[in-house]
Amino acid sequence: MSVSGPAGPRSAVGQASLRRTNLATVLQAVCRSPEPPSRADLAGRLTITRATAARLVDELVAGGLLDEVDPVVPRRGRPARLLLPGERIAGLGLLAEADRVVARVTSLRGDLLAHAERGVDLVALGVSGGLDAVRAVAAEAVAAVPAARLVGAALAVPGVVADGRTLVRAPNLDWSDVDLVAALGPVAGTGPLLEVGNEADLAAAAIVEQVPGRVGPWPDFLYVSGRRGVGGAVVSRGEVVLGEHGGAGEIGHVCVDPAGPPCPCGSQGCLERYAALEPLARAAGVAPADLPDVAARALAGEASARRAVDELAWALSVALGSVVNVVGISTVVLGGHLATLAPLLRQDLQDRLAARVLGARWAPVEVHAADDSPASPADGAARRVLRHVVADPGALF
Amino acid sequence: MSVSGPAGPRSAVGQASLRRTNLATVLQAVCRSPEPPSRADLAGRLTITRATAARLVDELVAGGLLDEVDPVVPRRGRPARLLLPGERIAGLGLLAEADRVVARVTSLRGDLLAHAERGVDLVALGVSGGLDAVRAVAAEAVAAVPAARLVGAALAVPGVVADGRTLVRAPNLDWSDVDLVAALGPVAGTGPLLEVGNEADLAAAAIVEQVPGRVGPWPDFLYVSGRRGVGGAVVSRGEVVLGEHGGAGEIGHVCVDPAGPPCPCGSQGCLERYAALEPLARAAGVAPADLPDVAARALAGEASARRAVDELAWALSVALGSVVNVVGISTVVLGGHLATLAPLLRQDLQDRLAARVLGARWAPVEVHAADDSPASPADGAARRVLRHVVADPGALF
DNA sequence: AGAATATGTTTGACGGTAGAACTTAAGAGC
DNA sequence: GCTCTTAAGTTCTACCGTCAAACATATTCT
Repeated sequence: MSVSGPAGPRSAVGQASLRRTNLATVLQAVCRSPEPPSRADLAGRLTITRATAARLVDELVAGGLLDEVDPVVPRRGRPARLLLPGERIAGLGLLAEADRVVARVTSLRGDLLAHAERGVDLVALGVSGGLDAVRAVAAEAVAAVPAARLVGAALAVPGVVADGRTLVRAPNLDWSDVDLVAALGPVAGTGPLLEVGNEADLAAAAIVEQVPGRVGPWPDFLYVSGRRGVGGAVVSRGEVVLGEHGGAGEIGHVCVDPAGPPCPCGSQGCLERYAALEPLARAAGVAPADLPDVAARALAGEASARRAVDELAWALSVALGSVVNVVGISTVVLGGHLATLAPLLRQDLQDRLAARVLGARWAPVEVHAADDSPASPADGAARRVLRHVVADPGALF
Repeated sequence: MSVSGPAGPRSAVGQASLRRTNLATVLQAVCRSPEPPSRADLAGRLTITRATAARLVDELVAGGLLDEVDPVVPRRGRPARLLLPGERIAGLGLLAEADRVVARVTSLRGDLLAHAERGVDLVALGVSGGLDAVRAVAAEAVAAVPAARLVGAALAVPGVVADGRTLVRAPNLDWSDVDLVAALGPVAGTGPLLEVGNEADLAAAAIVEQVPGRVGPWPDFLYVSGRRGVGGAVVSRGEVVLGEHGGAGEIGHVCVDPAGPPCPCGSQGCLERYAALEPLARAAGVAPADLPDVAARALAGEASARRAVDELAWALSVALGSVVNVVGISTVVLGGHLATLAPLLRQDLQDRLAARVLGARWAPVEVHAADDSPASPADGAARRVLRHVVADPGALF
């Protein structure tokens, strides 16, 4: 048995809780499985009897959390009834950014069921009007999938979120100290928000689990995403690290040079001053919108572009080297415009990190590019909703 | 129910596991309780029936994991039989440093039962001779408490430990790539080591739980300990963060200034180059052994001492500011010689961090001094052993 | 001494999983 | 086309742990 920490359960468990736990275990096993398993498969993997596996599966099927399908490839013996995560169970993920609102409905099976998007100026609209826009886009997405059973909604915002509900400060939105769960209220028939999260944290959550309940190739990584600013997240053991109050992951404000350029955050020489879109484009001598050009120009050998990429790699290596030394995670995933530049950066950054990271000799730092999209935070938010289902399907009965 | 992550149990649980879980829950509740609880107290707190609580308690008492004591203050009603963690259940904590070996036996109740120490030159002795010394000191401590039931041993070393057993590199010991669990073998009748850990990580573990199973005032903190080098640990939700391979917590090698003095680690401007004993003493113009003088001199207004403390506060603020922004933990605990200087540093460091930390406005960073001793890592190692007991007491039956 | 009060114990009921025998539905071989 | 083999799923009983409620016990308060 693994040693779990001192944060043990505050209350003991009876048989009811045992069944609930096992329902979750079975659902998780189905979600995790790359191929749809049968009841007998589950019994074998979870070391329970076929009788018990069948009992639990039947209950999940009755609740719509699992779907039964017939096998396609014939085999000897009685054919199995294969199990898939319920395709009608779905979560609503919302994203509010400065210039647009996105709503996405994702099924427990990992399929995108609906997408709605609207360009709006949330700065001009303010909190009240902005949340009206969020409600409207959410309703649009939900209306597109009347058959889905929505189990909840979560919202991604570009700012620091405390305790999973209060937006403390979103510089680009110019919103501050809003309890978004209370302010938004029930959303499109899914009840109040289950969670409010930072944009980058939720984008990272979408990378962790491409499919609900199935952790992808990187259970531990540092996510660094560049856009207007530089956001990030620390993912450890398949979990986004939120910190004491939810303010973790601000990799953009790791100090690269204490004598560096001043940052609006009040500090000096933050990574964001080197890696955000605007300083980067300026260093390369292009307009921010033309950033993809930098890659081409650098490859073509243009000096200013090459210098800009070099300095970016340097700044990233100083900041990430420090972070890797502290959190002991040796996979870095670049997102946003940093993903665009990743082909140019990767090798250089890895080499620099090898020199800066204490444990690089036996655990070399690997740099990867995320295939994230502008809608990733919304997907991550939807994934967060479905996480509740996978963690405790019994709550839906 | 709280949402646990996707790292769910690989196998479902039956009633046997249910009982085992509940045994752990009861023992944890007793350990956590500041006052010894009765069976009825436990039933109330854990929301189980008195019948079940009694059943579980009886089993733990029979196994020696709980002791019964009579209440001292009389109360109305039938007097309760109060429960304490078993005083004869004990863990052996070992510490191997460059110039000495320490062994400490700690009871489940948190009492120090035995201490043995020997000054030896582990660099000169090498791995084989050094481990002989460790075995000898361990035997000495164990012999002092014949009544104790030792449930295992753990070892703290001043270096990077991978996967809880292999010492990858200990600069001050000049040991490398040793599987210490295999190399040390069974220790003083307690069987092979349950765990090998980094010195600073284990010192932090001792701070987390002053008493086994009871998390102290800081469930989340950054530990920074200065001595020959600068070690550290990240503690999150009562757990020391080990990282992917066990190499986390190297706060000493966070970059303070990319143009700073070169560090033996191969990087430049690491925190260790500012905050370790030797550079600090040199900056203050004293011999390393006279460091406590620096505090007195700085208080007396001596310029070089004041400058040294100022620069230390600056370097710590740059490094810790970055770390706090990433891990979202707003308590810093200083150990080693940094604890000695804490009275001078505290306010200045807090003020500087307030300016550097993004979330400082709603979650101010607090700096504290640890009351750690040179033997703390050994205590932490012993605590680690007892953790296994608290996590799964059923394993001892 | 008796009432009040709270702890701890006993008893039977309930619920969930384990184990083993049984049923079902296919392919394989003749 | 029949039987044999294989494997999935189902049924039934046994076992075990917790729950609920009544009971016994040991003290203080009146």
